[in-house]
Amino acid sequence: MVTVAAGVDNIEKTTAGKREHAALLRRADVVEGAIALLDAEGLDGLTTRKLGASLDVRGPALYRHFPSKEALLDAMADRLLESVVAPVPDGPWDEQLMFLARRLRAALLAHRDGARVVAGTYVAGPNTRLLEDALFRILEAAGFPAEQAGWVTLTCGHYVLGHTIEEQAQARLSATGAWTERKHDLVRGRAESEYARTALTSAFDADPGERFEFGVGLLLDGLRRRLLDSTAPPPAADARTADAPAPARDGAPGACDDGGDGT
Amino acid sequence: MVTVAAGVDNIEKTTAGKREHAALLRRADVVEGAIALLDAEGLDGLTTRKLGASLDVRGPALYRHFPSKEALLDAMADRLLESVVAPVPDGPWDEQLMFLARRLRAALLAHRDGARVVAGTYVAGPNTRLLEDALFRILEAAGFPAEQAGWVTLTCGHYVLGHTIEEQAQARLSATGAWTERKHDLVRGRAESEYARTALTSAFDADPGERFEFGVGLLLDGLRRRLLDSTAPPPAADARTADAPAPARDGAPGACDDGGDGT
DNA sequence: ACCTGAACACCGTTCAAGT
DNA sequence: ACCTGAACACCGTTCAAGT
Repeated sequence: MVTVAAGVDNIEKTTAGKREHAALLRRADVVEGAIALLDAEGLDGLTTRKLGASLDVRGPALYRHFPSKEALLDAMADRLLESVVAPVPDGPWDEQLMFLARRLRAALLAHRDGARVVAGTYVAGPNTRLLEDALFRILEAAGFPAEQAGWVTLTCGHYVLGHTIEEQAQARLSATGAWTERKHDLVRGRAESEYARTALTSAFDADPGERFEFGVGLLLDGLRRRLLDSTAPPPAADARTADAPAPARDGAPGACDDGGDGT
Repeated sequence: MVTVAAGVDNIEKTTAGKREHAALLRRADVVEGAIALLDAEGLDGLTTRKLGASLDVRGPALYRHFPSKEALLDAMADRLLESVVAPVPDGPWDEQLMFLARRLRAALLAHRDGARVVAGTYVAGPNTRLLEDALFRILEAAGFPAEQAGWVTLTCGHYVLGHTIEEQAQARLSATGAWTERKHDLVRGRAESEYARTALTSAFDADPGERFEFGVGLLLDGLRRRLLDSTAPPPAADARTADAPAPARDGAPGACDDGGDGT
């Protein structure tokens, strides 16, 4: 048999659901393929060998575009935020913040394990930057001092991330069928407290989206209060009640002289 | 200062990091050794082979006590919460919540990658349960309806988790020396906006502990408002202003009939 | 009853060699 | 210039066999 004929045969047979062979693999294709593989296999199933195969290439070829798998994950993280940076409709600042929070959650939920992919990486990609810019514009227009804006965006971002990580963890357990059992474990043996049982079932049976609205709503309440306090006329004498346990140092937070770097 | 529940340290062992050979490896020893190895190597360096070696045993021996590495990680997650369940001092409910939030953060930060270990697992261990009980007691005494208590604890928990995950991610980058470079990337090219530059540097140079207080403070503001609204006398006629974009359905959240699942 | 040795089916990454 | 083949140093997990 002739070797040329055999080679052609092999190429034709192996192109089922894969890329047209050898179109000079580009960086963006790798990221796109990685996200597709993420949806198919999950973060734990995302390997360089499988990703290579899905792009009709061998694993080591990926190292032409990324120095390590971690660098690829960073690029994926920024790519996942792409849909968040579309223009935000006009409106009150708190509605705009809620709007962006919803969009961020939706973007993280749009792909399997999306929250975990974004979580570790201190992303510095273009979409991350655009999202920050949008948030800062909203906060500046609202009247927040610049010294507080970064604190606000980090707080909101951390909440959204924590919520979606747990939401997708529950989704992962549900897919395995282990969720109903785990939920049963969490509520079992709570006979001593009607309050605890009601609290747990009410939380676990609720729509995650509604719980998310509740959580962001709490943060927005706090932000509205901060804004009112700072724009209010100077309080007369002793208006400073000992009502709150001093969550922050009264005014806008400033840079501290020491970068604490605990173990 | 946080009263750390010490005294759980094994008295007999702790030679040069390894156990005295062959003392019939117990389940608790495995968890303890795993956490020690976590501190030494990080979550990615925590392997069954290394853990076995640190316990003077071969890797497969661990499967006598845990059906999988994931089950071991679940046990570790609950173990990490051990120091959180000590009694909470008397005081106003919001100070007690802040106290528990601080203790949870401290517990997660106490071991390398602690937040990531706890994040994925929907823990159902004894310490998790005790922590929930403590939170429910505080919320019940404060006057929160049982239907809302689970929502509140989840919201606070998600924020603490998101914050500490990012805090430890930054610590990981700092250890590699990549943090200063990454921080530079994040602030670079922001010449067009003084506001953005101030916001970013003010956030990244700040003490993470102070940013944490700020974030929990926002949540507590929202909770105080919810509590005042629900215990206030019925509003006269049209007191319901269109001030907020309806973050939650007015009263206590209940199970909803539809699970919205936008793309 | 408790643990080991050896094996299975994988990983991320490197690098000389091919085309 | 771009990719492969083969290899290195690992993984989690299984299971017959040892003691």
